[in-house]
Amino acid sequence: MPACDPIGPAPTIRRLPRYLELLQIEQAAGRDVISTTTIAEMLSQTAIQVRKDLAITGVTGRPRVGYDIQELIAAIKGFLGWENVSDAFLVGAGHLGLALLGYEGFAEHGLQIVAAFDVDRRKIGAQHHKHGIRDLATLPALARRMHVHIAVLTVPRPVAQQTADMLVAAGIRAIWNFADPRLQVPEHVVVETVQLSASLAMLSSRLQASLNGKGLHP
Amino acid sequence: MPACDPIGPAPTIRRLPRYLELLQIEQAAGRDVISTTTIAEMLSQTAIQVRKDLAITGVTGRPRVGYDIQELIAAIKGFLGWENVSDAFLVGAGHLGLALLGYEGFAEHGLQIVAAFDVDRRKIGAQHHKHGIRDLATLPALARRMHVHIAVLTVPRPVAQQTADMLVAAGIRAIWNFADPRLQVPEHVVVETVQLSASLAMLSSRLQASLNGKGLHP
DNA sequence: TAGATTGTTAATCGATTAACAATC
DNA sequence: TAGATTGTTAATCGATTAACAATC
Repeated sequence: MPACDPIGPAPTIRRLPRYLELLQIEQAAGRDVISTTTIAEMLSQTAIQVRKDLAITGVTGRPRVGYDIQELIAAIKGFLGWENVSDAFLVGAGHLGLALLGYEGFAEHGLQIVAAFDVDRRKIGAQHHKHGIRDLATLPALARRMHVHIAVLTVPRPVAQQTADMLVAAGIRAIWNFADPRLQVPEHVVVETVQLSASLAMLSSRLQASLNGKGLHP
Repeated sequence: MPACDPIGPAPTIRRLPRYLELLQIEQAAGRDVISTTTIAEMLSQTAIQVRKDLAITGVTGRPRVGYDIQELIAAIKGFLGWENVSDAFLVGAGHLGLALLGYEGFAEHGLQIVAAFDVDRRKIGAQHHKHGIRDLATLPALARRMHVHIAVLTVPRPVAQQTADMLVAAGIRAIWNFADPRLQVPEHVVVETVQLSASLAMLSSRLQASLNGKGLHP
């Protein structure tokens, strides 16, 4: 039995937050329905792709009219599990960790960081963005007490695997991994890895192609 | 004439940094050659994919032996334009911007942030991670003087487009965009967008599938 | 030599795009 | 009604995987 049967194509799932955001803006502007043509135009995509993407939510539109915005918003939130904000732990209070701690926008995306942890005695106890940094050793007990099963992992790479092992042992079921792309976890745990270096590789290679192709000097 | 003729498949380019890192570790360990079988095993991929990926660098291996590590490292760096570190400007000294400013590892990935900018008078002049925050108005002159053509955009979303327009006018040719996925730029400018919400959508949806499928309680 | 490994060519797989009947 | 829009089914495109001859 595989850990996570994908409920839909990854590219589609990755586009859902953009649809959600647009729909919320349109709803706030007082609109009730919207067509895939309109959505596509606003997001610089094709209408066909929008329709295919929205289909995985199960919502059906009405020909000549479009989709009910409220219904779509509810369906996308439901699909992503963003109807209720989930509590999460931040593990690793370095530069990146504290930046994520300070970002208030995650609540819009179903995530609320409720506590931050580190092993560094100099950091433990300090306040950052309304959160006290706690001793990592206290995480397991707190995870069980607060029923938290999501962790944001922003520790240094050399300790990433051992920290992840500890999180899994503490009952964590999902790790948003900024620490190490090689992370290994048991089947029942979900890992989503963010690799900034991959994104940077895309930027660099295309910039180089652009500069070489057209020349830097006018 | 399209702006950036892709030099290779995006998935391949995104995997190159992982190969590069592994190769550098192996080189430091004193190895001279490596086979795709070995690489694949260490990165939990298939050997065939590794071979296909490495092929875009133009390096050829020797049957029964493998690839020359030093040659591969040079070829990947060359392909990505990471042989020499490129100077970059950080635009937007918020939480995320300062975190990126504090991260020392980008030099490994061909990027060096040499100055940081903001429009907020309370931030301008302050020191963060050895960098003074400068007035954004001074960017165009400095970009020309220092020949910088990469910007890391970490401003608030509402001002992202107008800031990008300004960067383009200042001669910036590549934008690493953390600010707004809808950014529009002229053809000769490369944009690479990092969308944390897309990654979060992957995590959430798979966690939900995992919890629903197998049950949270044992 | 024998056998592991490369590199190329073909097959498969999955996502995007196109075509078009159904429908309000 | 006419025509815009949906939703499904087919075609295309691109990446991954497989097969296999070449080679050191």
